[in-house]
Amino acid sequence: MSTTDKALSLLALFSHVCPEIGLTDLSKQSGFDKATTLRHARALLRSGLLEQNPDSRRYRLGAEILRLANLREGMFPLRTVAQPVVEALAQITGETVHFSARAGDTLGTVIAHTSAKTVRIVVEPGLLLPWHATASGLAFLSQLSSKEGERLVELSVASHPSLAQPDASFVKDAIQLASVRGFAVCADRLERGVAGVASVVFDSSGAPIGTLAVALASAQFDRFKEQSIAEHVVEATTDLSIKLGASPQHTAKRLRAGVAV
Amino acid sequence: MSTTDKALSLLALFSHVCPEIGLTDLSKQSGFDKATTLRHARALLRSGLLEQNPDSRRYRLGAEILRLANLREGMFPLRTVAQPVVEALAQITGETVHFSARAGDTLGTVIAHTSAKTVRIVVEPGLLLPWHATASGLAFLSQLSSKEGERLVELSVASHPSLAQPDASFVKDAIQLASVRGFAVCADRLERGVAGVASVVFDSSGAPIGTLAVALASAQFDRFKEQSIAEHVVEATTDLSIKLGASPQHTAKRLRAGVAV
DNA sequence: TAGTTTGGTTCATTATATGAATCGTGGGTT
DNA sequence: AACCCACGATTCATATAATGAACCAAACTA
Repeated sequence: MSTTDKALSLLALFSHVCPEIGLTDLSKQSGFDKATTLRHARALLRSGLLEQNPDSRRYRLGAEILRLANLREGMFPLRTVAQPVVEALAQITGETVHFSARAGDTLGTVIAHTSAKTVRIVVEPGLLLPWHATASGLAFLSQLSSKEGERLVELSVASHPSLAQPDASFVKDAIQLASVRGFAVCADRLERGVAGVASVVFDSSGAPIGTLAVALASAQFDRFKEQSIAEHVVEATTDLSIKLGASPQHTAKRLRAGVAV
Repeated sequence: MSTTDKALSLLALFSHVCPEIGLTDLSKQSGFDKATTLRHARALLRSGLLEQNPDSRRYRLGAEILRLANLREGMFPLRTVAQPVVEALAQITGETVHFSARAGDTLGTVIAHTSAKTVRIVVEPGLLLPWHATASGLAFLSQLSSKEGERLVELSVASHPSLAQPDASFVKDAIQLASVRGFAVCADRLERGVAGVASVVFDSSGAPIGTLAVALASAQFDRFKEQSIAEHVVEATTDLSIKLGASPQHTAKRLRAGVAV
């Protein structure tokens, strides 16, 4: 693990429940020495990736991130293109829909549209999804080599110690099923009571870049609903992939068996 | 300069004219050895801040940036709040308007709204603004200690070797004038033919966080226009600062003399 | 006012970053 | 089709930077 990796790992500590973190907490949560943490934080401060609340001196994500996001969106308008697709899928299914993208060794939610139902699943944008315990993660894994998939699952299991360890075969079976059906299903794993259906989005070079997922209360989830939601999810991912420049044939081939299994 | 600083400095090489960069170019532009550059790039790859075009193997800004941007926007909705203010200012003035935020030692454009005029100034979001050669930079400097201002100007001059060096007194005088008037004006510095009028935005703790600026063709710029645009810019920055939670009195005091000088 | 927590600093120790030389390969040219 | 060149990527001895236990000052708490 390089020095830069350590410094950048501080960024992963911020979340919607923890948007501002002091030096001591930063040090405790990251496991680094306080002096080391300070130096890392200062490097991130200099680059603008973090900034410091002038009152509390606590750290928060910096404005440079917004600039970089604009820059990226200008050249590769992932957000802009995915937003309407997410909304359309939310409209059709009436459930919470989120679009997540792979970033390095993690899968992070980029867009989330919460349903208006009484029992609603709230997905905060910016949420990191474990590879082995979400429909999105499992769907994505089905498009990777088993070697890389195993590496990611290992990382994911290690960084989510609170989750029940998956049976040796669960992940393998889920991936196998997903690669046959073109979508993955996952219920009561990351959180009890939540079920998800997800399928993979490809970019213009045919590489998997993210997932579209529908999340709903598992109490309201059954085989009939699975069937109908999966159809819409697969359709939406195909649509989004094509809008991102992927070839329709390729996308169809990757998600080949469709929902008719 | 720490290792992390070096690695993160690679991010600053990306721009709207250069959205994808290969290893060799990355190495040349950063001045690091190719092997070193590769290791830095790989660290950024692991964190998701960069990603690699699977076809060309060139590097581009990664999807993690979008996730972090959402996270930040959720806790401190700078973009969301500033967007309508930028648009209102663009509407009133009929000129190009941009909102830029300080990030570490740089000033970067977060939102840009291009005018619909025949002679239009196009500001790309993500553009880095030199402190010493833009209205935004000079306005912001007028709210910093002279020690910090000098440090930033030095950095800025060093990283924009193509710009004409400012006279010893130009920056000092411009800052002095800006601190009296509450807005800064800068014409034909960063680019010949472009004039700008900018004023500073404050956050809820009273610290300066960015600037609103109007950019127009310097050929269409005169003292009368300066007066009318400055009034609108100052009004817009006050409005935005208050929407961000700044106290009206404080903001007014900081921009005290208003436009009536 | 005494105690406790927080952000921040120091310096000897140790681990990591660095870059010249090198390799393999895919794209472009003749 | 054969060539070359430029590019991405790797190696390993060397040099440089990261590390953390102890320490300090200031702000908050009781």
